Amino acid sequence: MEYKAIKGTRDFSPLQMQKRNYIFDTITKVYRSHGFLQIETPAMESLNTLMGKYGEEGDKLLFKILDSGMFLKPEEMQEFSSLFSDINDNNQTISINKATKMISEKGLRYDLTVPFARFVVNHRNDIVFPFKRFQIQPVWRADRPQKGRYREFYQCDADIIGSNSLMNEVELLQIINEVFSAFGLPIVIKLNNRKILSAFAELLGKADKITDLTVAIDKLDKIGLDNVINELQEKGFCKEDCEKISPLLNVKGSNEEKLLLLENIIGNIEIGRQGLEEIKYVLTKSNNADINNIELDITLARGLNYYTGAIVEVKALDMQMGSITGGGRYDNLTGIFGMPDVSGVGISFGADRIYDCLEEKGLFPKDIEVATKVLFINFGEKESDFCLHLATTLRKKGISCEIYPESAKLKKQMKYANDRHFPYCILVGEEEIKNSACVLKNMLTGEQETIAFDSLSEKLQ
RNA sequence: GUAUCUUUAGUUCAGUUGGUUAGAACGUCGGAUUGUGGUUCCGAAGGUCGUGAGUUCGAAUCUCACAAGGUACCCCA
Repeated sequence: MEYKAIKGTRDFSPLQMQKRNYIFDTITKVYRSHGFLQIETPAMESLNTLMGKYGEEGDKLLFKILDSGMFLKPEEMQEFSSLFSDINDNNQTISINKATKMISEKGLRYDLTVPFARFVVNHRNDIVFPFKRFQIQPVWRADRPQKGRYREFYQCDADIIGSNSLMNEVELLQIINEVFSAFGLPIVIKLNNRKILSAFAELLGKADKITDLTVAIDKLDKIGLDNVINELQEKGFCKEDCEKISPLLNVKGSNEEKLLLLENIIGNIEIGRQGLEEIKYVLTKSNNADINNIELDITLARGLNYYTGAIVEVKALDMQMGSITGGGRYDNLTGIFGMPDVSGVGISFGADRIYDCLEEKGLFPKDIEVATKVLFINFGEKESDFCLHLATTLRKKGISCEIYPESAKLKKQMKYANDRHFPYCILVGEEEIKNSACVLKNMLTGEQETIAFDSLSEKLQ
């Protein structure tokens, strides 16, 4: 095959689309029921908007778009090529960045949150705050694909911006549970707070190294405590530091027990105290709202460094799958676009990973492959003309139907009905027209009965 | 950027120390059955063995290079 979808991207068949739409529709329905309003933003954004928001690694993973219809002037051309000769020297990254800037000013969006922040800043005068928006669109990352990881995938975001209230966190947790219970997928919600992680850094007197600290801690369940400590030491944390925090990382038990321990260690650091209060509030309110699958996980860090408060991740139980939903609070994301002091909190469902989970567990609804309810068998011109009217009547009643376009052999038409998973076939031949009736065949049971035209739509409701 | 595996029919795969005409299952198409599909039976079509070079009398099989795809790191959600 010479022509195929490029690495990390996929075509979606009709059946796959029905399954995907089931996911999107379920999430959309829950979002709407909580008063979120839908927006969309363009697939591409200015590199100014995208660069520097996701850390150094994120910049590398941005898909950049080559400028079209633009030509470099001769002197620029010279500079451009000289940048490539520099690439062999030490300042590689700088040269590549410069060269990129000369020929590319746009990129594909990397997530939905940063474009949303730009959206909020651009439309601040038209937006009613607190603004609850949802957005379901693809994002692109130039990552090496592997299991549960694609170069083009959909995120389903919901954010509340312009409100500091922790009620928003609770609402998002509710949404998570509503969505996954609709899917029938058992999950655990992992909750943490960036302020607690900041307190760790402060406890060690190394507030500036918070990123190194969180990146290392995040790996705990993957590489184990010893390796985390090794990594920390490589990043410049000393042995005493590690000894101070290792009991924190090792903590097991109920949320209450963890909180108690945290209280003792970081309770007298201002930012730690704040973090603990926030977590307690969210846990208590969630409990009142019958959310009881939250696990306080102080090793949860999350890579994106714009988070400042609550951070949350969802894992499917008993599955080898990365997190299927993530989110958190960011106090100043719009600040980078010139609109400071607006706090937001949001979550994002990873539709493609959820798809993989539902597929693996066989949780898609049984009738998902039913696209159209009725097929009219075509017996010839006179008969199909007649079916045209019947079909219009059924569609007006909200019953989807189609007429087989040719008067092919019955076997062929029935096979089509079967392959396309029509639940019903209607046969209208000469005899039936004469009697103002038709044969309705149930394709699941194989049973068929003769029904008057008048009572057809009622029967199919 | 690092490591590792894979590539044979539309799909999933088999293919012996290198030996004649490269096989199976499923799918597709036709027939058994011209007003009845999903079961069954019969038949057919479908392959530059990823690409290129090398070794050999002879390569799907051995060697090398390249390409594409997967998986695990790094990283990320």
